[in-house]
Order: sequence, then structure tokens, then C-alpha cells
Amino acid sequence: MSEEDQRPPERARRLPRAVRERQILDAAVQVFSRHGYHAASMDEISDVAGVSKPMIYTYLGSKEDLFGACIRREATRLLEAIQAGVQPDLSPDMQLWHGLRSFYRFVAEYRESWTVLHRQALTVGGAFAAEVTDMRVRAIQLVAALVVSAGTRKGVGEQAEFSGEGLSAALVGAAESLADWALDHPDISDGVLASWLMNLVWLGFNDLIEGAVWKPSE
Amino acid sequence: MSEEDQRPPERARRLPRAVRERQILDAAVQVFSRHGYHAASMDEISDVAGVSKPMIYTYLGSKEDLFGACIRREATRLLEAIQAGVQPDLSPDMQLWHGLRSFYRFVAEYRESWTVLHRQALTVGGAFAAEVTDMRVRAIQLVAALVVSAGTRKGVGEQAEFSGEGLSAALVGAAESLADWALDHPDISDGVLASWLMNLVWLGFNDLIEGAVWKPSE
DNA sequence: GCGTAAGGCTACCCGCCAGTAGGTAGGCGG
DNA sequence: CCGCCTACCTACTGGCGGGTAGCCTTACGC
Repeated sequence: MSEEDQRPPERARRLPRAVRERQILDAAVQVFSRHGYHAASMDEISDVAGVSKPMIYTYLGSKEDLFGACIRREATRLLEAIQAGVQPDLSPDMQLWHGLRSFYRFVAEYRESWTVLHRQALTVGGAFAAEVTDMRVRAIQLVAALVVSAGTRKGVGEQAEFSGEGLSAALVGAAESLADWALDHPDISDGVLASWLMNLVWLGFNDLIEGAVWKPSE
Repeated sequence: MSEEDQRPPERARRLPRAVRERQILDAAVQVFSRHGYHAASMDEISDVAGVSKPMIYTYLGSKEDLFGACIRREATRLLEAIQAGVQPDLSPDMQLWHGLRSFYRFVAEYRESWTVLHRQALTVGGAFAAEVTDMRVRAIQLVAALVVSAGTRKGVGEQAEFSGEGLSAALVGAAESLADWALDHPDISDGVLASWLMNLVWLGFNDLIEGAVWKPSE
């Protein structure tokens, strides 16, 4: 009308708090995943979120608080995604198979979430590292339980139990590493990734619990 | 003699440049491994090195330069340690075995070097990440060559070759992850660690190249 | 219409830290 | 004993970025 044609910037204004918090968290995950915790600046996050800096502080607290909120949200997402794919009444190998597929699907879809959790969270140290490590330990123990159950089911508990935690750590690491590799090869489907890993480790496990042992030939 | 007994601080003075550079690099690796690149301050590094800050700048340049020098030195050390243990005329599995043992011995002895290379270097981004990634890629391709050679030797090249790079990425990741786990379990020897991994992956590989394939049952 | 609370901003403060200017001290050739 | 070079230091600056004070503005109940 009599309004100056000077566009009042199209940025959506006066949104409810919950929406703003989501926007801020999304932006934070993006920026943290790109630069890491220390190199990420609150100014850039507020820019990406389309919100001024004080908003972040009033809604989500300090930089550490914000990072913690990111970690918690993404970790929850990841765990839920995995658990959604697993049916506990299946055989151990099928459980592992479905868990892996869900995992790779998640990583492909939310690569920034994965980057923040896997690469950045560990480097901050303190409470966050502990939190993420906890999640990782839970994953490892879950896998260890599968391994041991597969072992005892076949009657060969002892050896598998002894090295179970280490082997599970290795397996989880293998899965993570393959996930990173897959980030550079987006054309490989989650099913293929998961089946590679199953071929690699499960047949290995199979042989182990059949009593086969590799040792250095003199 | 007539000197004041006021101890002139015992800090060694007027050392040759090469020695100082070594001290500075040692200190830098230590501090970077504890805090990561961004959180590490040049003041702390100079403190730990027992040297004033301008020394670092005149000898090794900017903070980035210093970090780069650390990365290069530690990466070289690691690769040399591994290559020292491998004899290329052995069978693939024995080569892998010896390589793994050397790797775990190195990680146990120079845990700070390992931390800097594995955890911190990737988070800085840019040239360093590329440098470390390069080293990692070389390791992966080395392993992939072993896998493929083991495969073709048995006459089953195709399938192993196709997934070789991915599988090798998974294997390298498993080794790294087990190394991290071992940092919290220092009582496990490098031989045990390496043999766990051999049992996990080699028997799996063996089955693969015998033509066995795991797939979801129905 | 009018108080009031919640959404939102601009503009600032201040500590920390990478990087430097400019100086001192000890050895060595002459 | 004199110049000079190399080893080494104290003491500063400049800016970046986390965090905040204080103010405006829209919506909504009454």
C-alpha cells in the first residue's frame, strides 16, 4: 500500500519457540559437523539458523549446552533408527544384519549427524566424549551379547567370551569405518554395505565357534 | 665461586637448533594429543617444551606449520614402524599378521602419536586431514592388495576384487578401533590383539575366497 | 484501545591467544 | 677486547568470538 517497496526481509518472523529450537539445532549440527566444536562460531550458527545470537543463548544456553543438545538429539535419533530395524526374536546373525542395514541407512540420510557424533564429539573431551563413548559402549556390549549368544548356542563359550569385548570393539569399528568410506561412495546401497560386513565378520565368527583357530605358521 | 648461590634455573640453555626442534615437536604432540588442535595453546606448548614462544615461531613457523610438522613426523614414524615388521616374501596372512603386531606395538609405545594422528588430525580439516587420509588410504590399498592377491592366488578374483576396497576400509577401521580399545586395556599384548583380529577377519576372508557367501535367510 | 508478555534484535564488553617487536646474553673469530 | 652472530627472552598488540544489556515489536486477553 503506502508501504515503502523496500522489502521487509522475507525471513519468517515471530515463530513459536519449539520451531526456533529445531532450526537452531539443525544449524548447529550442520556447522559443528563442518568445523568441529572449537572452530565453529556462534555467529555462524546464528547466521545459518536465520536467528540472532541472543536467541540461541536464551533458548539453548551456552555453546557447550548447545553442543550437548546436538549430541543428545543425534545420538537418540541414531539409536532409535537402529532399534526400529531390529527384531529381538530373530537369530543373532539376522539381528546383526538388520541392525547394520538400519545403521547405514541412517548414516546415508543424516551424514551430518553422523559426522558430529563420530568425529567431533570425541575431540571435545569431558562430558560429551563420555556421553558418546557410553553410546558406543552400549553398542559394543550389544554386539558382544550377540556374539556370545551365538557362541554358547553352538556350545563353544569360553574362547568367544574371553575375547568377545575386544572383537566387538573391532566389529563396531569396522562398521563405523565402512560408514565413513561409504560417505565417499554414495552409490553403494545400505544393503550391500551391510552384506559386505556380514560376509567379512560373520563367516569369521562362524569359523571361530566351529573351533577353527588361525595362528602364525611358524 | 663468588657466584650467588641463587640457583640459575637448571633449564638447559643455548642448545643447538636440532635439539630444540625435537623438544618442541615432542611437547607439541603431547599437548595436541591432550586438547586437540584448536584448544591447544602455543603458550602451553612452549611451557611444556621449556622454551619461549618466539623460539617456536622462528624454528617451526605458525601454529598450522607446527601441527603439520607433528603430523608428518608421527605419520612417518608409524609407517616406518609397520614396514620394519613386514617381510614382503611371506604369505599374505603372515604379512598381515606382522603388520598388525607392529602397529599395535607402535600404538602402545607412542600413544600420543597415535591420538594425534587418529583423533585430532581429521578434525582440523584442510591439508592435514588430506595428508592423514592419504596415509590411511595407502594402508587400505596395501591391505586390499593383500586381499586380492590372496583371492587370485586361490582363483577367485572377481568377487573379492569388487568389494575389496570396502572390505579393506572395514578391516583398517577394525584395527584402529581395536587399538583405541586397547588403550584402555594396556595389559593385553600386541600379539594377542593381532591374533584376535586375524581370527576375526582372516578366517572370514578364507571362507569368502572358498566361495562361501552369507545372505539373509529368507 | 491498552497492558503485558513473549519473540526478536542491535550493539556492545572483555578475555584469551596467535603472532611480533625489540632487546639481552653468551660464544667465537680476529 | 671488539664486533657480530646465534640462541633466547619479556612484554606487548590486535582481533576474534563467547556472552550480555537493553530496547523494540507483534499478538492477544480484557
